[in-house]
Amino acid sequence: MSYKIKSRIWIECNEHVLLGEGRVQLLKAIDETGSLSKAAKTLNLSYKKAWNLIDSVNKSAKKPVTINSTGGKGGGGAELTEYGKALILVFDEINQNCWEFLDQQLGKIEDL
Amino acid sequence: MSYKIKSRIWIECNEHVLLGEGRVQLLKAIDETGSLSKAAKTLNLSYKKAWNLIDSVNKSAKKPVTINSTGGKGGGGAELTEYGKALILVFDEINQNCWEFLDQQLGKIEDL
DNA sequence: TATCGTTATATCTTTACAAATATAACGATT
DNA sequence: AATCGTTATATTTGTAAAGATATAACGATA
Repeated sequence: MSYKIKSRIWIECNEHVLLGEGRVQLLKAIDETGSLSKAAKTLNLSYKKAWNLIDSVNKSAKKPVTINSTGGKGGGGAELTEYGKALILVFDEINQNCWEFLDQQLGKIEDL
Repeated sequence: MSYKIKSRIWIECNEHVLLGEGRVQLLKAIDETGSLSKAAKTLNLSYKKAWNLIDSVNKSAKKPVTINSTGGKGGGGAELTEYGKALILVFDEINQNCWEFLDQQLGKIEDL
């Protein structure tokens, strides 16, 4: 069996984590469901954890990533800003590029 | 303050972790001290944890990474094999290349 | 065969983090 | 003003990882 190089990347701002793979996944689920609680449910994580993540995302980012509304029709909801949508697209792109880059480097290990 | 992209890479073999930053640091300390217990002490981690790490490294690698000797003059010791030395060199090289690659990608986020 | 400092291993304790639970606040709609 | 499903928040409980402690095994040396 041969070696594999794995990686995790994340974006920080002011020493605080803004985006990682888990947060991106959560943002995508919010985009699909229109609600933080539904997004948490589909990802099988507690509402509290999901809320903490989104709170941290919005506190770390330079511009709002989600708009959360409380009360009103349907009880409220959450949706991504245009900035948020752009962020997850770029994150995925960089992450994929990183994987491809690391795959290229794999030979250096197997040839030892 | 501006964004930063951070990363962790690690090498796996058969779904088991072979090398990560912590393990590389430990291997370097073994190389410098000639002993697993001394290496653990300098890195401020318990001997048990250090031993578990090295055990996992050697079980995951295709060829031995350290030679551990018990008993004898000085009580024994641990040293890196040539393969182990080569591995940590290559790991550091790939890791640094990855950082540089990610730094190049940073503009895509800042320009949003 | 007694000594030494190391590797090897088991067991218990503590602690930090995740999970579960409960409840308050919100505001458009009726 | 009563209702609804959501966001927001505090408090408690459970669990797994980390840490501490203890001890066995090892083998060259003297």
